[in-house]
Amino acid sequence: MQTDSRLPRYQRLRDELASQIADHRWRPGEAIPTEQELARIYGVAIGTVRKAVDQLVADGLLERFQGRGTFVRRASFDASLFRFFRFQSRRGERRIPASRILVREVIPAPTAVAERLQIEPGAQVIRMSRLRLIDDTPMLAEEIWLPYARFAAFAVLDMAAIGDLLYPVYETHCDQVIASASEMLSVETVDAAYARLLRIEPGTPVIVIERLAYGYDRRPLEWRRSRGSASEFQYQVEIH
Amino acid sequence: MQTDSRLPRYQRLRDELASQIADHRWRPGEAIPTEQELARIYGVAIGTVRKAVDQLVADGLLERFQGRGTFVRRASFDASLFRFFRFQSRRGERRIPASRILVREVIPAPTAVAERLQIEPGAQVIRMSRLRLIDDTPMLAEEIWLPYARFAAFAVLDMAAIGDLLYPVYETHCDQVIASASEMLSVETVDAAYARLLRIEPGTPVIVIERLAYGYDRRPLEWRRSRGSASEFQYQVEIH
DNA sequence: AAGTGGTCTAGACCACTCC
DNA sequence: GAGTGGTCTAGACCACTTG
Repeated sequence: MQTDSRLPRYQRLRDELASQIADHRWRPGEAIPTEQELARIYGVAIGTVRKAVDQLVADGLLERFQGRGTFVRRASFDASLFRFFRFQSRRGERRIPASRILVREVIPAPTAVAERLQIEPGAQVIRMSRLRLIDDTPMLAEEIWLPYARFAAFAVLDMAAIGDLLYPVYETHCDQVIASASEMLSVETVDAAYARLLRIEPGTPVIVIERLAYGYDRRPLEWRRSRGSASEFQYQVEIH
Repeated sequence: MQTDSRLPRYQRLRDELASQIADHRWRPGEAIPTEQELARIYGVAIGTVRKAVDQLVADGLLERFQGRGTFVRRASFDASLFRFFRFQSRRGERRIPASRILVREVIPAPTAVAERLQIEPGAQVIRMSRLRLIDDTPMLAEEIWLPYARFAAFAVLDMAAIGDLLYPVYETHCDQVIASASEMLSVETVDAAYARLLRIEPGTPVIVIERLAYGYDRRPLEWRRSRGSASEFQYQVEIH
């Protein structure tokens, strides 16, 4: 814990543990040392350890089980879907849409993309075009941008190895975990190209969802823009 | 703290304090007893008091200030607006829209309303129709439903005493505090009546926002449905 | 200077899990 | 029975606010 900048000990310990988790010192699902041990190792009282671990549990990095131990949380692939998937059919269905990647290329970042991903203008990015379907009917057309520096492994990944969900792939192959996101909704009339993809009439309204997704270090990791027929969908939000 | 059902003390203390806050034992903005005093009054250690208060702060019922004390959180009239106001103009403006109440009446609840507000079908409700304007231009047309049993005072309130924001009025005049909400977005083509209200062409797309708002006891307090021209607005969400 | 919440300690005992 | 996290205690000192 060299970061001795007069922060409270439990915060320094939390940061220390968080960075070790990020560095995969323990595998997901593996137990970290007991509170007793952590207290001894870092030379603090057990109550201080508990406060640090409390925060990491609240942040979703750790899981505690009385009598068993404290474990690095494994990415809950099921839960992570509906956490970020707020689009649903008018009849309330929220099935996992199938995914078809149409384009994957590495190009210099357009200025708008570089700005949102907070990278140098012109730095390399991965651009994808992707279609999401339910019962073979196109529901969403997505454009996705990733900073190449962090996602280089993704650019050469066998397309067949990429399933319907991207975030688990980011995690497994690129060590990049999506922690939060900000979405912006608006309505447009659809242009010819997207009308063809979505199999709707040009000029009909579509919902546009722009999502900027962040890692635990609060740096932007992915920018995507999804379009879907406005008449077909609902979008649900909880405000706390 | 008679609720001695083997719950941890800090939870019983939290519930005890929460119910006293709900009963207005202290006014909003007023300080509750110091941690020392609470520990003495309830016969627990100060660390236990801290844990109870921690949770109430996390729930937004209390606010702590080092060196000053712990205070019952006053409805932050400014913040509460943008907390629930996610609609914004295409240029990103989030000004407080002016409000004009067009209708206020007490009627038996339609079944759909009774269902959402979890009251008996046919029970009395307050129904309002309201227009929200920026620079005298209509932006949103709202229909609002309140259970009469809890909001009786609102039904007879002088219209001039109702400002641009309703939630502070609910709080001041009806002792009802909005704690959270669930919103559902969809897109419709506007009918003739709403087209006239919003001064747009019939048949153009409008965003429809249905909001069910809950109190701290998680019971539904208000249901509203807002419509605004789809071309004019954006809607922003943070996902954590 | 007195009083507040914020941090931290060094223990104790309990509830639970696993062998 | 040994080991884990969960609760709780009874203090100490610090940082900050207020008179």
